[in-house]
Amino acid sequence: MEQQNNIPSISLQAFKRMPYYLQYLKKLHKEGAEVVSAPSVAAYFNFSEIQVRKDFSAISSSQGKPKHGFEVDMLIDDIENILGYRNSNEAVLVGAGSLGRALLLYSGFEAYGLKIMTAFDTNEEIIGTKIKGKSIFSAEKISDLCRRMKVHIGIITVPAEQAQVVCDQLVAGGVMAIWNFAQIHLSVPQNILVQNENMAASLALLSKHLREQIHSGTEEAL
Amino acid sequence: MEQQNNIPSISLQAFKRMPYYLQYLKKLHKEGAEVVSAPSVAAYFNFSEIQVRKDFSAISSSQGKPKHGFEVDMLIDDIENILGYRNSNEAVLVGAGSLGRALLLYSGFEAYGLKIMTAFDTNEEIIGTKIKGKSIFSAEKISDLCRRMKVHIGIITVPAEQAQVVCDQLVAGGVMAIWNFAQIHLSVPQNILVQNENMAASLALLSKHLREQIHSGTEEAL
DNA sequence: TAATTATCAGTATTAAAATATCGATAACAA
DNA sequence: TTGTTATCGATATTTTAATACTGATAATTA
Repeated sequence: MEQQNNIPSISLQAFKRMPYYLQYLKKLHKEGAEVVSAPSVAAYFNFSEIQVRKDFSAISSSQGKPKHGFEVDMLIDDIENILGYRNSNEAVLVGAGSLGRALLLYSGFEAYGLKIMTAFDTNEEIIGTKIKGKSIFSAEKISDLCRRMKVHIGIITVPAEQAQVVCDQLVAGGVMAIWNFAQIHLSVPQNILVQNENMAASLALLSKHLREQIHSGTEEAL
Repeated sequence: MEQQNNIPSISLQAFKRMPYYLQYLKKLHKEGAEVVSAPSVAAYFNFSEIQVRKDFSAISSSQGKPKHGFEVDMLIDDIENILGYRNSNEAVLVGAGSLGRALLLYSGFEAYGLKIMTAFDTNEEIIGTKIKGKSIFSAEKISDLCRRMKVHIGIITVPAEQAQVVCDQLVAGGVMAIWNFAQIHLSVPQNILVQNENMAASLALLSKHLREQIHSGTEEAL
């Protein structure tokens, strides 16, 4: 797969760090800072200075200046570009249960360019109702409505057992990228992206840390 | 840092794959399967056969058998052990806004050993009310209550500007692991773990994929 | 019982990411 | 004006994760 002309080559890991840089750079910008150096950013995030410089040079259209650093507003511009916060993406959500409901109510996504248009569910009781102004339709209509609305992002918040069926319907409806909150692997055609929000892994990491802390506190060796 | 005796050495990436394996293995178990081979698991997940075998051998107490594979129930056991689903972890949540509310309502975490005990907020209107049986206290009481309840996990779902303050209060209350949904870097003492739920990065990856799809469709080269 | 085969385990290689090294340069101070 | 310094960019090294290779082994078949 070739390099897209407007999307510079950048490692996946670096890409994931970008939202954090952006948040900090915006804060600096608000405080009136015009330039920022890699070492100072690194200190803030507990990253290595080299990593930050590499990350910046990977996305920056301009160069940094010795002894000064990088221009804050240029960086903000470049990162927003990379992250695609400029172009708003429309999405549908399937599964208006507790988690889905939560995401519908959450207003934070629009800042990142995501607009949830409508939701789907199988529960007769909530079909036809609205959450935050978004209508809830019967899950049967997924493919049809996605196609008509030309929506290309689907958010899956149904229980694991139903996730694959829902996924297939979304794909049939022309969805090209899926944000999957269900704890199950989804099979999709080649060119469809499944982005798994692996909350179980996060929880397990928290739990692992606690165990390690407790063990290192009580027992000493062995 | 030395190796904990009860936690085998395993790469971070492999650890994160474990919840997915677990879900699939449980499904197989329910269907009556007693053994499973690395190649078949790999086919299901579109992973490489070697990766799966490596992952299994990293966590498995028993060995696989040539021509047969691994024992399903042994694997389930080992993975649940690794992930810490056995020992239930108690947590508090700070920020009962839209996202926090959602997480409080979401019942899925208990399956992973996480039990949200109470929540905190600064909004006078909701302090004293309950969500899903969980009382909402004033944020002023975070440190005090965490200490008294001996809770070691804190979930942060407040706006970015307030996250660091909340984090400090949690740490002061004896919290040792933080699940951070705010889009901001948190500074903590050395032995405290911050697990960032980086939803902005997920969204950005979806958006990037869409752009690439669209570009590869319309333009051809350059 | 011997040959075949699917799978395993262990070691080696490759790829990706993070980190280190080093010379260059713009700003600042003497 | 000249030296010092903080930072930069480019290249090299190390570390970590993923993949490939090879010989061994338990089950199956001839």
